[in-house]
Amino acid sequence: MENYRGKGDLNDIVRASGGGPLSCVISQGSDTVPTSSWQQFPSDPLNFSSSAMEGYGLNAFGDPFSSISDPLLHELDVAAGSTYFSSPSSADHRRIINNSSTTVDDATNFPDSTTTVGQSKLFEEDMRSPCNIFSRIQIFPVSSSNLPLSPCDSPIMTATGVSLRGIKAPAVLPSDMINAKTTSKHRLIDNIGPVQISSPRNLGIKRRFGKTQVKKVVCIPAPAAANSRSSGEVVPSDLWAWRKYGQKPIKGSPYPRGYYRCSSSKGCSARKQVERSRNDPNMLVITYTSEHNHPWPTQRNALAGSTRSQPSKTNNASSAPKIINPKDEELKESSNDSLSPTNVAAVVSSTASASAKEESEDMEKKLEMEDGEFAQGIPQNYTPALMADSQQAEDFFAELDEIETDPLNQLFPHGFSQDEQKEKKTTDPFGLFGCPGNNGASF
DNA sequence: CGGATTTGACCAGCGC
DNA sequence: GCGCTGGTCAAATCCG
Repeated sequence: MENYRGKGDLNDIVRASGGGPLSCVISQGSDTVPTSSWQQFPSDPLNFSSSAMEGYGLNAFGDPFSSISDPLLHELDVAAGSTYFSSPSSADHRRIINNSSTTVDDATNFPDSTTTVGQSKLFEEDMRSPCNIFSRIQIFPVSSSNLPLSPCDSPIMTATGVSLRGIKAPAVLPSDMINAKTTSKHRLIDNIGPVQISSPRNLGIKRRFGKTQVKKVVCIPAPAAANSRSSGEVVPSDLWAWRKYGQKPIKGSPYPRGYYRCSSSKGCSARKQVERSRNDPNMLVITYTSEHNHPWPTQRNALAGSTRSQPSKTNNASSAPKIINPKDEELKESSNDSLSPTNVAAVVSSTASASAKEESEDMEKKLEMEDGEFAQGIPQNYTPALMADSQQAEDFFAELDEIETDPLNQLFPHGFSQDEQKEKKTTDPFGLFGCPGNNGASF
């Protein structure tokens, strides 16, 4: 128990406050899903607030932000200004990306001393796509064999990622960097810094479930201990109610792994594992397996089994959307157990289904499309879930009806009613999630 | 009192 | 076959 410091809570959602950096890696995939993309983004590890998780959509894994525009881009654009996102030349950015994607043997691509520069450039490139929340996330296939190597342990994260306390520009790396099959990925990792080689033992999940599991790994900064029951462990919260059903010490890691099961609905097979990154104890690695078989709860308080780790104080200061100034981060540490809307670091959408090989293929196609779109700086199929314009929202959901497999269908299985839309608006008083110009399809 | 957490035991897959 | 390890179960305990 004493070394159990890896309790956390967060679906595929990874958010960062507008004021701070947050390293986030979201992995998705299976042994049969070699394609995906990953990105990184800044966030505020100190301002994770559960309240922020409320009222937003979820993807198949429970990601309420999977299709929501990134408030941070907007927010950071204003708050951070040129401090972190200025500078770069697109050429440099592309060079970095290209180098990274084509060959990562050259560790100099991500030398620690130049990492920040690269990040800034990368992020700046990413900023061209307004409200591109996905610009801050990393998505890559996670096979049973590589899962153990938590994204947080990855030097990529460390090198291009974000420091926990300081703001670093996020890095946006091309999908093929990850797509480059495991070999490429590992090469990348191997050449960037100390790497923990995953143990073959970690095929556990695969064997446990009898077949390839589509999993998603989310790496988030561990909020300061504030809302755990007795250990003072951090439990980032999200829309779903999770019930801890086990904890195991993990070999090779000083931190135990917590096992959580969705308690939002009986029979829901959604599970997640939460553990601390071995390399960076400040980071939580959350692995999601299986998916929710029920609509995401619109009101966490309505959940029958909200985790105890969700203090009611969530609705206090953190519930009110508020732009967090990076300088205020430290002051927020005492209440970082909840996620305020503006603290959202990133959103990751992914249709993960344990039985969906077809989905995997479909997703692969999507990702390929997105790669191209991101390359243009404008994700055409990226659609903010929360639209300021109701008409846009209607159109948007009209489209959703046509996309059965779209994660958003699970995010908003009932669509947005007027009230719901209204509610969304109220949760986004600053219009951070409104994304004019981005009316494309969902992610 | 209901629900969540803790924690030791049990089970199953994999490597040797 | 055995041991190791990860994942899950379930009783005890805690908390609001």
